[in-house]
Amino acid sequence: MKVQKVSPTLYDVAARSGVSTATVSRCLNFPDHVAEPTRLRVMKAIEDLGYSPNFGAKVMAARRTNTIGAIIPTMENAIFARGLQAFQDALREKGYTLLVASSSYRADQEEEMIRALVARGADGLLLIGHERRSEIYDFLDAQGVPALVVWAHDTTESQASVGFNNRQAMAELTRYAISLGHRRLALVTASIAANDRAKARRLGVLDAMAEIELPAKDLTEIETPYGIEQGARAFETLMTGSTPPTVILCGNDVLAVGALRRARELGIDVPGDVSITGFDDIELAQVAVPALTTVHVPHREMGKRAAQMLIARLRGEGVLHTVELKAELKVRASLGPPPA
Amino acid sequence: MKVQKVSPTLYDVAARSGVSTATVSRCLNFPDHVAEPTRLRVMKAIEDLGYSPNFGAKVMAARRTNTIGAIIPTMENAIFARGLQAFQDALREKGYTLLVASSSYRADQEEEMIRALVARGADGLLLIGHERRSEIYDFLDAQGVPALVVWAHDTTESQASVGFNNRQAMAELTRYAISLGHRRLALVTASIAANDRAKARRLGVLDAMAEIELPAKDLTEIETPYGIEQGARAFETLMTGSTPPTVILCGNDVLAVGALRRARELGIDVPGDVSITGFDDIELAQVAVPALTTVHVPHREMGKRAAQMLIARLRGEGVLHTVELKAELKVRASLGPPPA
DNA sequence: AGATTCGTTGCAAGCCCTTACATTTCATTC
DNA sequence: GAATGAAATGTAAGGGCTTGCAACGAATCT
Repeated sequence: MKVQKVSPTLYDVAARSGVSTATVSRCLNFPDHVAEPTRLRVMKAIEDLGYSPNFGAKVMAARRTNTIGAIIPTMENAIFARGLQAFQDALREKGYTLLVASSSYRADQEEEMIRALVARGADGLLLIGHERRSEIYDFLDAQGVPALVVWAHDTTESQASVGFNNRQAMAELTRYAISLGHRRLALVTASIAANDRAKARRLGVLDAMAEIELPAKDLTEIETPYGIEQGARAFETLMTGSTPPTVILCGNDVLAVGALRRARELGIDVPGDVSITGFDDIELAQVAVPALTTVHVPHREMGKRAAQMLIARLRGEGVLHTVELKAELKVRASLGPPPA
Repeated sequence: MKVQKVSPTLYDVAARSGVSTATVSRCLNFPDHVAEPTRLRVMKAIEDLGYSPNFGAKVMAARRTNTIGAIIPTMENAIFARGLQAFQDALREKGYTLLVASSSYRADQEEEMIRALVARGADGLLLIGHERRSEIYDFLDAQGVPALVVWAHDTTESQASVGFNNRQAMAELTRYAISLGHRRLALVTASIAANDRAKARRLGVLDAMAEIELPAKDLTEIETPYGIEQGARAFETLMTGSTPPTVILCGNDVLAVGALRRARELGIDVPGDVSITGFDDIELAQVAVPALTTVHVPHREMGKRAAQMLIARLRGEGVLHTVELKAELKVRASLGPPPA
């Protein structure tokens, strides 16, 4: 007959080591508040019993989970992975655990995941971009869950963020393309709705065009869902139009890589016949042929800083504030002067 | 003066709607066990109060978290992302939440993360590959946490798994290369230690060679850490040796893409001068130039099946058993006959 | 010597749900 | 109209940990 296995509790440990449960708890959470010999005795008992604290009880008593949630638009590609990995590493160091969920670039799903993570006791949240219904922020506020926005920097937003200026970076890239002589520009962007990064990048293009008084209507725009294939289709549509552009600015590297691929398939030379640029500087960008001109996003730095700030806030050692990082132009082979 | 905000509890809801806490709890967990009018009244109270259940208390009382943990070697690239996304989608549907951690391909970190996830109350675990210390399995067993292995299929292992036969798939790929006339083979593999997939793939190569009585020592092998740059270096080393191979079999797509890149940089034609193959069939493989011949891993199917089985097990509606999926050869441009 | 401080440790009150079991309600049936 | 049983609801016992406060002895100060 098998004996029903019951995990040992704090009481068991306390009994075995001849101290109170309070002392055992302190051994685990504030080792330096306990005298050395006592601690050793308790640790021995913990070891002997194979004790491991009950998560639920701990959460309930401490009113915190040491868990931080992050909701990213997608796990399917590396755009968010690197930043998230850095975020997680920094969290782990401080004893926090990261819980990741993805929203598939859908606002409704994002809301659902935010609520789900809060319901699971996330002490804090990491969100991508500012744009979401204000009710969500109210909800987080009411629940007392601090949220930090990354991947965007916008001083007009009240939500604290660690990010870079998407608009400015895209303007810089566009300006550079213009300086090479390009005048017929096209933009292939991910869906603008509920994506303030995409929106900002688009405005950046227009900013740069305005500087040389190119009217906004001279910009051919295609809005498309996320994906390599979508980028390829957008490229084809643009190049088979009546007045194909000389440079195609893509809202992100994934779309750009799709465009590059279709260019090759169609025998269109890049950058000889048309230039293509991306945004993000994920691994794909360097591996692509030709190497992709893009904007380097400081993923790791962003993840690390976000973790530090969020933890400081949770520990009451600081507040969330907005930090701007620099996104840097990476000029590679895919961008050249327009064809003569 | 600001009033200290305290979240409403089940008692508040019960009081406001004139029922007991038990009824409120049932409204939330078993709606159909409660009479319609009562339920409506309770729901209204929940709404009015902005009540949301306390995670810790819930976990403690119910003795489960509805959370499943997954430990993957890395988040930095898409190899595991797609499968994980499918896994998560299937879990969400059934009301489970996924908690992801990464081990950086290190056994010690993996152990740490396994313990961390169990400590956080993961009801079940998803692990990549079979290889780990038996103490870990004992630990999981003692804690009563079921674990399912994916990305591998090995009937000699006792741990249940949903995966494919890495060895056989690699043998098939190698066999195909051999049938094209290749005799000078090279293998670029990720670190073999603590990676049974890499190990199995290597054996697959040897299997195919043995079939035509090519001695194992005729296989040039390079073991390297994970990464595009590492793949590139390995390629260079191989091709600058005294007898360069005619085909380079890479243990995964990332290494292969690195090799492709260096080939281009060195002006070596693929597959004219040398053929290159990968394994996994991630997005990179299709985008690479030339498109990469590889083995397609059924990521989505794997994630979905794993979720179903694990949930059935947790609900006591089934047990974990081993399922084999098919990994399929994807012949693309990077593999051709050896140079004349 | 008495007062004060400080480092340790113990006491015990929560924390907020779930659920086995008990009770009440109500529609049916005889 | 009583007996029956199912459905709806209530009662209350945990569940395992944290932490404010108190107690205590030892060390330090006056």
